[in-house]
Amino acid sequence: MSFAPLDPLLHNQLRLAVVSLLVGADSAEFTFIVESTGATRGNLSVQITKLKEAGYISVTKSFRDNYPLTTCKLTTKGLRAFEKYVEAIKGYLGS
Amino acid sequence: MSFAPLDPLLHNQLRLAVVSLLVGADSAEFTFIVESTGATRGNLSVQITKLKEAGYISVTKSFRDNYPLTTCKLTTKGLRAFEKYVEAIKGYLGS
DNA sequence: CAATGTTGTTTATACTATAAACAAGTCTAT
DNA sequence: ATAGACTTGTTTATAGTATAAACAACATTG
Repeated sequence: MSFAPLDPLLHNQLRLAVVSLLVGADSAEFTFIVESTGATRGNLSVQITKLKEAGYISVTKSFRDNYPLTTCKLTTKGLRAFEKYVEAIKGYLGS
Repeated sequence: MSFAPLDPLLHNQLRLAVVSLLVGADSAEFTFIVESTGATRGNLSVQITKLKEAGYISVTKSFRDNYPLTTCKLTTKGLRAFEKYVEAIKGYLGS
């Protein structure tokens, strides 16, 4: 029963979902994340930017079939932060 | 990999800590919660009120040794919400 | 009775989350 | 070739949230 602080960047439904996806997926496209999470593109764009600025993910912009393609990848820092968050929140969830 | 919605009332560090405490403690005093969580009294007061208004906890005000004594207790509704939250967030935390 | 302490609430403010509005380009059909 | 609809993503306006400082009401202590 410790109540360790919860990384505010990860303690957000959409950002946590994004990172969670990336933990198991190695990389994911913007539209795939929109579909997987049900988020709006606007909201996702904002949260992607925050995760990127924190160094939790890297973002690659390219084109595919002439359309913009944004690809996200978890960084080592992001993975570590996620693992720490998981351990921390477990302390809140009881047995 | 479902990303079920996370009850916004519980998806907050302090409120989650309060409910988590109460799950294992049957009832807890205001000052005990302040000490256990490290929260300020002001913040705790606000969050207690929110949990109470949601029907997640009940709050009893009395006196002990002439001083105000605020005691919190988890309701059935609060317990159910917590259990649901735990299941939901597990979907974000991976294996 | 003045000063300090206890318990909790109100409220001011900064921060955050979210979706609507926008931008920049592409495709389709006429 | 141009209008209109579509795709992909960003900016921004606004409502909502979190937090601690200020406050209130009373008790104790000296």
